[in-house]
Amino acid sequence: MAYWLYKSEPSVWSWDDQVAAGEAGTSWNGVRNHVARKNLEAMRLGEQGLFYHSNEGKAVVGIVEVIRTYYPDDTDETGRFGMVDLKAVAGLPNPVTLEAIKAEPALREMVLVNNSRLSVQPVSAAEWALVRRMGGL
DNA sequence: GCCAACGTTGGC
DNA sequence: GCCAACGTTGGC
Repeated sequence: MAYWLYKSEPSVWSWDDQVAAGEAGTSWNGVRNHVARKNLEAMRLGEQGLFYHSNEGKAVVGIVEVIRTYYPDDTDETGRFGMVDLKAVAGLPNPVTLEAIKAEPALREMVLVNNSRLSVQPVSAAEWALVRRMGGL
């Protein structure tokens, strides 16, 4: 069971939008980076991840779950990239800010800290448990 | 709004 | 196949 982190600019697609999408969820399209693509491809049904607001908010705000595994991204004309479907599972009672993550020594190795530009990232089991706890779940 | 980091493109 | 130039992302 792997864990993930998905970045989204709230002005484009926010946690509220994700919640509003309900059980049907949404396709996580638009990834155009091969490392992120590889991560999408590795995802298995039911795997969960952190939903992070970039630029505005800069915080982990919720938990999402993979409800459909990797398939072609219909917004990609080159046919090289794919996507998964995600649904919202739970919002964090206390959003975990980037500042708080950087201040936590146990999270020093998070990809979010070291490669902030990667839009779909792996998260270790320890990081997952800690961020959830910091978020109040 | 700036700029560092990173990815991609295209000329050679 | 290298690398300079350019575009984009995202934190500050």
